[in-house]
Amino acid sequence: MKKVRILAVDDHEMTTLGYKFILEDSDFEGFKVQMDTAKSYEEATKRIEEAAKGIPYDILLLDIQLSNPTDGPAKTGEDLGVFAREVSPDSKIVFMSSFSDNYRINSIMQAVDPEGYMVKTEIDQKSLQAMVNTVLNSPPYYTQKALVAIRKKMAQDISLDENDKKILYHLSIGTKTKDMVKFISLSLPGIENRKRQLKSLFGVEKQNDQALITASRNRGFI
Amino acid sequence: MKKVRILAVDDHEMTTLGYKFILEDSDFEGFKVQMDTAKSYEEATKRIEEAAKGIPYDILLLDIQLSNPTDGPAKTGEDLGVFAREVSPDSKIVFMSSFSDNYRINSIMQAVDPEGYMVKTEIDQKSLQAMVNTVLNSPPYYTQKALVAIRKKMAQDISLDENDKKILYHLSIGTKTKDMVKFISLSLPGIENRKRQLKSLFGVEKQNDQALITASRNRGFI
DNA sequence: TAAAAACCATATAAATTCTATGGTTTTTAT
DNA sequence: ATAAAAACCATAGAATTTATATGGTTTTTA
Repeated sequence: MKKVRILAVDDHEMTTLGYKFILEDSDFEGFKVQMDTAKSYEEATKRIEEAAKGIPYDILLLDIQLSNPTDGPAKTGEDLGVFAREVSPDSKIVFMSSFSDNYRINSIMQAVDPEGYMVKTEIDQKSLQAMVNTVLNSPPYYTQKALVAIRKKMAQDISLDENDKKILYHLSIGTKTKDMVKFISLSLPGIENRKRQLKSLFGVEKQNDQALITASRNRGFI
Repeated sequence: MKKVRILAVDDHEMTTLGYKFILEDSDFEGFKVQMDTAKSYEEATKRIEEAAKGIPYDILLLDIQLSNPTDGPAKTGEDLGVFAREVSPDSKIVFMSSFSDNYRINSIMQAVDPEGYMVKTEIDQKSLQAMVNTVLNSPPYYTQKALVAIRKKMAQDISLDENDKKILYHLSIGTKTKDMVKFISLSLPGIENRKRQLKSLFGVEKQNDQALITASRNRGFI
């Protein structure tokens, strides 16, 4: 019988083992699943590269949060996804994430455009099996919470440029406005002015930054 | 038993009758479906308005193509959706469309933000029932072909302004460049210049309009 | 093979957005 | 409570972008 090879990457071994037991024991039409696992960015890149030289993985299941043994720049599952698209373009990529926030999903949809996105609280035996079938036959597969974020994004036409997005992001992580000049190539009044414009755009004129953050979150930007 | 009231709008009576027979005969958990039908924009608005005065419809199933008996400006299902959001904000709206093209789906997602979108070739008994349950309990519900268009849109960051979109739209329906000045508030060289920019943006420099149309379609703009 | 449309280039005008600067108000920490 | 920090606001001028007007060349179409 045909074999579908899957690599599951998660720094919690229990999680990948769960996927492995469920999917290797499942009855699919016309194939069996054989699953490898990896616990770190480094291990995962190695396996993906190795496989790509011969028969690439059919599916990659990637967690977003990954522990980083080396002390270089922290690598996330998103980076792993970008890497995998490069070296193993025929593999389907599915994110298995604890995050259902808009910022994360938007970012991953743009950087990786995965064949699937599952929010972990929504994963069970049935949805895992459905995901494998859908991803192989007619992607994409998104769980309900991912769809909600995606819908929010689609419903709204406002397009922000890179600087706007950076400002909102830094606001959301608590960066002080006067410190943003270090990260954004604009003058301080330039940043202030854009914040004013954003507030006006979101209908929270004359309010403080918290109102802007809330509005941005509601609209799916952060 | 609780009743879920649905209005199905389609100018082909057979279609709405199909929905009616399937859903009124289905066993749902905790409710029964009762379906009304309408064949035109006018009939639909009347029914929606009427119902909204008392108990609004729980779900509206809207076709996009509607025949127009009166000879005023042609009204589409999209217009009907916008109208329904206005007068019956608690009703869930689901589009049942023959169109799976990106332009249509994008446009409807922005103008109406429906709780569901089904491409007609993908509708069957099972998906109809799933749609009703999902839309009532945890929207949204999109069929696979709709998801493909949505994914395409999400994956790409290029943001075009209104004029760009109008130019692409008019190109796609065959409007001559020199005639576009009638529809777009730009000078002819302005339009030409934007077309050049779009071609460059999509990587089809020095090619003709057909290449630009193809590229736009691939990227989900038209 | 004319005529029409598309395409291109450039000078100038208009609009937008930035910076620099200096001030006022609000928030924060002691 | 109050001093310091940060946020907020306004304006003049510089820089950038994008539009128009105009006139020409190439390609498409009837």
